Amino acid sequence: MSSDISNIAQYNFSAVEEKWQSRWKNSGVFAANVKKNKYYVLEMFPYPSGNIHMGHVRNYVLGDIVARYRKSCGYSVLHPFGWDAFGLPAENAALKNGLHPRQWTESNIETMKKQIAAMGLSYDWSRELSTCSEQYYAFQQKLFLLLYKQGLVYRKESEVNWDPVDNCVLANEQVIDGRGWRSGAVVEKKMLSQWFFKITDYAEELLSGLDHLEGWPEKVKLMQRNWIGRSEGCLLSFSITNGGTLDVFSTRPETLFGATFLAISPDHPLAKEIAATNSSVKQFLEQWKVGAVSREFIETQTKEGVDTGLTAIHPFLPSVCLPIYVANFVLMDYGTGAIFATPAHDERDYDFAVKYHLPIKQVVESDSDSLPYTGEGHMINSDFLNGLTIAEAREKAIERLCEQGVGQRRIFFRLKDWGVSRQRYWGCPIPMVHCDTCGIVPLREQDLPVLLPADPVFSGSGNPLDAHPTWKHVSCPVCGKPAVRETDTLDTFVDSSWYFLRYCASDFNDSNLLDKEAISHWLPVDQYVGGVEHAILHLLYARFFTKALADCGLISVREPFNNLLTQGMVCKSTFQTENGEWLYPEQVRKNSDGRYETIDSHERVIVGKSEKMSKSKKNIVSPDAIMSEYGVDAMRLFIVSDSPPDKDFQWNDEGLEGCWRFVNRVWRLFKYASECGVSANMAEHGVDVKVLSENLVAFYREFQLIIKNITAALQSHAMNKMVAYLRDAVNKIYNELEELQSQQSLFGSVLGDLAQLMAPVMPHISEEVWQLLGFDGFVVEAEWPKYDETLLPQTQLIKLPVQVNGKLRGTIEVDPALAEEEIFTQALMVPNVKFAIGDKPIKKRFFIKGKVVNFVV
RNA sequence: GCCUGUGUGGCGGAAUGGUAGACGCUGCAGACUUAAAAUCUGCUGUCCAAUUGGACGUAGGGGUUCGAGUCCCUUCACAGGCACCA
Repeated sequence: MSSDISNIAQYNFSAVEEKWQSRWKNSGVFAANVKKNKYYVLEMFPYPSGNIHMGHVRNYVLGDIVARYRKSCGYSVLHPFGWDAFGLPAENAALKNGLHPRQWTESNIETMKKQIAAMGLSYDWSRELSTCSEQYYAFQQKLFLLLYKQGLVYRKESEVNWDPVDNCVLANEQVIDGRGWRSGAVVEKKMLSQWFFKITDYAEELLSGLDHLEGWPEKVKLMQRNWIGRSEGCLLSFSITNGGTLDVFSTRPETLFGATFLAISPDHPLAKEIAATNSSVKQFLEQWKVGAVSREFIETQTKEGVDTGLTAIHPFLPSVCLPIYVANFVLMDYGTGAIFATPAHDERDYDFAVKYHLPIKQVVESDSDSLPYTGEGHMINSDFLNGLTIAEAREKAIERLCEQGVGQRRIFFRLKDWGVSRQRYWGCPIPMVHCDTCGIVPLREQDLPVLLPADPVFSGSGNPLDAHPTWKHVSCPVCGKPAVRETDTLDTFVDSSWYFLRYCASDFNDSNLLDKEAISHWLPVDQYVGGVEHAILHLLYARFFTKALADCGLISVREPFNNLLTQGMVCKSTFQTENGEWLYPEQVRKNSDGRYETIDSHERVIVGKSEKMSKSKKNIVSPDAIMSEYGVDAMRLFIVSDSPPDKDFQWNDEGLEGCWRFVNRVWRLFKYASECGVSANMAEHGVDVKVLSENLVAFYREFQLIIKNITAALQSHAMNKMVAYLRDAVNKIYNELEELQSQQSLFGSVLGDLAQLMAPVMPHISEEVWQLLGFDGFVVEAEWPKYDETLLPQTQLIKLPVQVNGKLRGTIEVDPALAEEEIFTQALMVPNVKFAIGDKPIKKRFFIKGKVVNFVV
């Protein structure tokens, strides 16, 4: 029979989705097995905030496409999922609703898990983890102690933003205009003893390791390089005129002859020392303390300082004494917190010198007169360095300083140690004890785990762990006397620094959560997918953890993520009233004159540019709503179809409609074919090109090219191109529909390939049509289609553009094996080419094989 | 301020230095239908000829090349990262 393709009933996505999701689940097809040819696909795990959003959808769909494609290619795939479940929002919710953070978190996980399960993602759910589970954080405490033994954990006084009303430490992001985000109190700078990880021990390796991460975007590597901020230079020691020395770091020791003053940070110990006897310095430091709290304040600061009255001796010019200033632009946490200033060749030094009327001495020759000059040149006014280039002079200056015993080569990093203490309840307790007799001591293995008390009280001020009546009181693991627990918990970035190791464990209930053998099998992660907002901190911390745990002997890899795909944001246009109030799309309509207005009050509406979806801007689209209206496959298709994964994605409802139309177009095609009697059996006979019409041969060749293109697009994560080629394939089949009916083995074979090609992005409908035509097993387990290289269009007659003076004048169709001379002859016969050349002589002619013919006249 | 990207139709976006605009959206037309929707089939960068064709065209200006969206220089715009880093 031959039914009418346009009469086929609409695709019933909900029945099909339910069917295949339950079959996948029951068959355990996505369980990861330790076999040769492993492939580890990982998406950054989410914080369980309550609902998944389109950003999650994009992230997980991208990862799922990779996982499913690799599985089809015969890899043994590990594709796990979990929850980054500790964190502040749970505590805020507790404060607001009186819910326990665990209750809030777990109910969010439940909701989100349903949403994620509905997306048909190929996760091995048996490995699901949650960082707030006792099992997970108990093991994290072991890791903490391990790092402690390795000397990578220490305690140090460090400056924090302190909210005096809420009695808590605030992150920089929580300080707004110098005030606490919740209390509104003026935030103070306060010294607090905090736990740190010695990430700086790995600064060099974290930096050099980037060179070998070929599968990472350059952008991310660069951001990490800048963050680590390595600078090579010279540490030199100045003698202070009336005793003592001052250490200064410089990357430009060759400009030392141009130094006209020294400057130290207001936080430098020497500044404090001087303030004791010098009232103007004291006053300056007090001003600095108050002002320095707000980040905005620091950034808009002009350069200010005060003369300490002290001077230091110039290392090369013993008779010259340089004044020492306290200056607000010198940072205590970089280098030594002190500099020598060369105003002629440094902008900051220059500004400062101009303001305080300090001398400016040029030591590098420049073409223009304008100072400061920071370019290349030869040294002047510099005694033994005169005439040398900057690089030569630098070497010589350092050599001389070393000889004099006042200098040494040094490398400084911008990277600071990682402060992990948080004065919060909802995090992993730090397994340490404060004992009056023994000091701060680690808990013993048998004292672990330190579990969070189940009954915290959230008063809105201070740390509930500290305020808890009994929890913190323990006996000292060393002397047994009464002692108190550390009440800080770990930064949640610690939780996410090793979760990818945890997934590897073969027995997920094992008490030894890091299964060394399994880890060495699965790691490194072959493809990591996530938002670019984690390009620096999370990825750096995870790399640090991997290296540190390798040095503890726990694992054998030193880099966790082989390939990294950073996806862009999901954006949508916004609507605002003229006074800036955000509007939902439902509140807005388009007028007959093309302008937008609000539906109820007819106010003028400003259509804003496309911005990242956010609740506050009222431009979010709910994945649930999309899935129930168009089904998962249409949503999955759309979220990867329009933009390359690393670019921002512009949401538009029409595009989604288009994807839904495409899903139905595919459905009709398969349904129609099946009604025409096409089946897998026929496909098995293979395609015999010899019996096909010229037209179908051409079609089949083009189809081979499409398989090739789709495969290449998948491998380079160009999902938008993959979708374009899929559509192209379907269009081409529709074009040949009539003829294909009479060539059922070709038809069946092509449709079988198509079902497989669609499967990574639209898994449900692909399984359904695969089964509909009678193919065996799951499409996700079928071997990825191969294309016939000998049939690619390039090997047959090809179209060749013919240019005259580089301008296209026609095309010829030739056998690519044809001799050059013959091709020129044919090209010259094209009427337009003849016309364009006219009677002018041909000066030169080009034939680029397989590309182009060009005549120059 | 510094660093890094990006800039292509009405829109999202394709194009190993070799036919610019694949694929989709929007729009227009035709077929089917009593009609609409859906579906199927065309067309859809601008301008001129109005069929064959021609001119212009990848943010602006310049250059290299037989040939440039692609490489180089320069200006501009936007985005992201860092932000007194010695």
